[in-house]
Amino acid sequence: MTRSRSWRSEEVARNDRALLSAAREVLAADGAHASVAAIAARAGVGVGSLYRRYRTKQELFQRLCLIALREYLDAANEGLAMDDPWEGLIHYAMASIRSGPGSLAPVAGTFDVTEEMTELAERGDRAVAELVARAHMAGVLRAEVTAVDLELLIEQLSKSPLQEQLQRQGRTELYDAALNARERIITIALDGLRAAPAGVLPGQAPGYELFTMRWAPQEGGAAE
Amino acid sequence: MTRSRSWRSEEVARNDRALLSAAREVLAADGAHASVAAIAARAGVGVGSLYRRYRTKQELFQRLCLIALREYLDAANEGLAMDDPWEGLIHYAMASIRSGPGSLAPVAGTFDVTEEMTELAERGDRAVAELVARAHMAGVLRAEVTAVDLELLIEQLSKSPLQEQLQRQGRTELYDAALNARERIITIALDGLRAAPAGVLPGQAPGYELFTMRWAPQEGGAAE
DNA sequence: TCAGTTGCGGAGTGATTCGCTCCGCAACGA
DNA sequence: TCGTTGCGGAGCGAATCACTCCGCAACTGA
Repeated sequence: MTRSRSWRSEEVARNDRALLSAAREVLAADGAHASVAAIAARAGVGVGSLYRRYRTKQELFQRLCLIALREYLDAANEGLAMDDPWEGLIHYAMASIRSGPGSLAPVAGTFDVTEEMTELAERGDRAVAELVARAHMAGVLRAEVTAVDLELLIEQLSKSPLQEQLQRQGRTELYDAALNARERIITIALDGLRAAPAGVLPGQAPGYELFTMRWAPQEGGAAE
Repeated sequence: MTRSRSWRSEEVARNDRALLSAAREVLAADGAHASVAAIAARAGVGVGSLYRRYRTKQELFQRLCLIALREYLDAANEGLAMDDPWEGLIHYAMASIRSGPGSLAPVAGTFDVTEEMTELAERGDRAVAELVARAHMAGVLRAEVTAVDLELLIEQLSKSPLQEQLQRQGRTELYDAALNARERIITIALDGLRAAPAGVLPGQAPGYELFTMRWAPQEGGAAE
């Protein structure tokens, strides 16, 4: 394909970046059934190049997960660094929705979780808990909302069914409109977190196991 | 399997209902890659029984889509029948999230759309537009929110990534907790629709083509 | 009691798609 | 010009797909 200019390490690094971002896109679009061929094609490289850098599909996903966890932690810390509790919370939520582990959910349980990953996740969870506590203290966050509510809401907003389908059908001309529409929806949904005279939330606060459960290695097999 | 009691038409009808609800569940869980074997297994019948009732996989999905569209229209009309504009809107949204065409999005474009389906969709869209207009008139709905915003938000909330994964991993013991957590998230997100002193929505209102686009038959094939 | 009928479950089938390997080749340095 | 390096993608065995077909159980009429 594009073979020109200088070479060696430069193109290697570029291919690696292209592979990672392509993997994230394809994973978001095709879910658990994302194929290595699709990832390589979207990155504009051959499958051979993919397998030279990652020995297996799982290894690529593992690396992807690590990166997402780092971004997740960074987003939370950036939010904590902001003065306004509400702005900080929303900053974290927005960043997490865009790059978060939400799109990785389909492959959760298909590879081993390294110690580094669990540690990053725990540090992130602590930061988010602090973010939530601070917002509660300031009275800007709806009183009943817990950190798990927030995380699950973020996960719910992470996927973009509209954009996925647009991409699958190749309707690139509507992509900008879809992006805009998504921003609006996210804004609406996150505004529901504000402290307001609205009604109460149904049921009781969910436990953390709903969030940690999925990363346990899967042995049982099919459902039913 | 369960073969007892009286018989004939009774069991036939029961199997049909089981098939339809199983198809919806599997479609929601596995997306576009839902297999007939999985649907039949979840319904507790053999694949033979499935193919005796529906000549092809597409025919089953078509029927499923028709039913969802009917429920969609019914939900909108029920909402219009309620006196309180806000209550009516939320009633529609809740019902549509639960049974709506959102979970059918993955298979959109894979089968022909009958006239009956387009007519039902149009009548539903008109009813929703009226629902939105009424809520705006009463001043209970955030001013900038359009019918498309509402529909897209509903679609976003239709999927339940958490429950999907729970089901895939066979963790039935957490199912109730996940259901409860989902109710909370939906309540939060829908509360963002309320007229409130919150900020403005980003960008401009999305056009209807974002919603109708997907049902066009797909000829191009893969993306990129 | 016993053919005849009906709808059932699921093994079997060819086609397709998967993750992954391997090889010929193009772009460099010397 | 030759050796080296990393590339793209054809090809492979395994797995999975939508769909067919058949032996059998549950029921009916005589």
